[in-house]
Amino acid sequence: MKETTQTRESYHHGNLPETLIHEAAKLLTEKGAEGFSMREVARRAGVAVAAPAHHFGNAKGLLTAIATYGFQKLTTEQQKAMEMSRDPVENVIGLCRIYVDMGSRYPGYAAVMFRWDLLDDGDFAYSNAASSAFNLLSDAIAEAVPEKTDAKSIQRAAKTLWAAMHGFVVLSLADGDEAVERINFAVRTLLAGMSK
Amino acid sequence: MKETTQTRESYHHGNLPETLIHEAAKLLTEKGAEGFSMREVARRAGVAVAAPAHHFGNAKGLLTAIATYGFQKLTTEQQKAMEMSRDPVENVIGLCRIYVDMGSRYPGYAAVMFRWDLLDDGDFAYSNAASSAFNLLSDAIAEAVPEKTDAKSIQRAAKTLWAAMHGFVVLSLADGDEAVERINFAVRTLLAGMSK
DNA sequence: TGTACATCAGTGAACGCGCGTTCACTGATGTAC
DNA sequence: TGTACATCAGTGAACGCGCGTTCACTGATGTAC
Repeated sequence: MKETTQTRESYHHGNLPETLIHEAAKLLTEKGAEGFSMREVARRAGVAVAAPAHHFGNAKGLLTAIATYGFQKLTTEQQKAMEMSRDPVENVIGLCRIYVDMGSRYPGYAAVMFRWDLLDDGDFAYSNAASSAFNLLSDAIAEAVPEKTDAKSIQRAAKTLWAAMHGFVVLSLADGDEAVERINFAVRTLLAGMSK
Repeated sequence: MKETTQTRESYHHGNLPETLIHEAAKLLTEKGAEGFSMREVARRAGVAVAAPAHHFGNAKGLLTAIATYGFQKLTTEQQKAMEMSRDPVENVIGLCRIYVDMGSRYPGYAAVMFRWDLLDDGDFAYSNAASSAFNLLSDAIAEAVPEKTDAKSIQRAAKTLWAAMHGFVVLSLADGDEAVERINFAVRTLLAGMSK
């Protein structure tokens, strides 16, 4: 992403939408979703207060774009990790760790990715991006479990892990040395219970 | 809780703090944490705008009181359920279900119980109430697992379930017919994995 | 190569709003004597 | 039984603030001819 804090020399910005998303994510990182405002984003981007609305319609539109961007980032990283396929159980652990790491590495995106109250949750790009990430997880679980396992159990396992990882992030159990052990424990124990 | 919407006939309210908590919870139920405001709470309680601050200091104080109240409610219900002790695994499931049900039955309280950004998280009563509920869960897990199981695994299991239940609530996986199955699956599979 | 014009990005002033908190106050209560 | 007084609950007007959105606008770009 290009440098955006320098004073602009031309009237047109060049890449304002991307800059706005970037600055908004930084703002969300610093102040959380409650500290977010269109005006502050405009201020940080060095642009008139009305400029963000020009591109994103309103606050909801900008936040939805940010959340979508976050999910795309997540999916991309997860796919990259899956490519160098190892042990199927390790793959599930890997996906979960990437998910949890998002909360630490991109707290700005993570702060809104699931805040349906602040988003336009009917947005096509958004819901697409979100379900891609989830499907990646349930596919990986299917690979790590006895062949006879029924589809319903796989879905339930995926939802359990998805919820647990989300809980780790929200409940601040996602950082520190313990975090990795916690994730390993959750995944391994759950998969073991399914293979019993 | 007593009727509060009637017009007061005396200058003194009688039980304003409790009424404020009650009305605030209703407001949170309707509008969520973002829709909360001290002024609206005062309005609903039929009281001057400054009255809430008189009792709770500021918005953070009121929200913290609400969250504390919610945790006490949770702990009370959980203890009641534990008294008629049955199968240890069923006990763990029971605790989890009560936890998840809080989100449906008292969404107002649930909306702030973990919102540390909005609370005075150093508050003694609050952190006490919160850890009581958690300890209930880890104790129940210890009963449902082979005796040789080490304390660290029990803590990890408790945190995994705690996080998963929280995730169910936040990700709207807590309602509907499927909800009970999901909880049962999560608890049973995890405990099975630990007994392997 | 030059010019008219449509298009779009970004401006900046203004709107009306609801908010949290403060402050000097008044009404009611209950206790000491 | 009666009265003075301290205490506390709740008032209501006022403060200053930051917000989202609107709107007529101007600056820049690029394309058609």
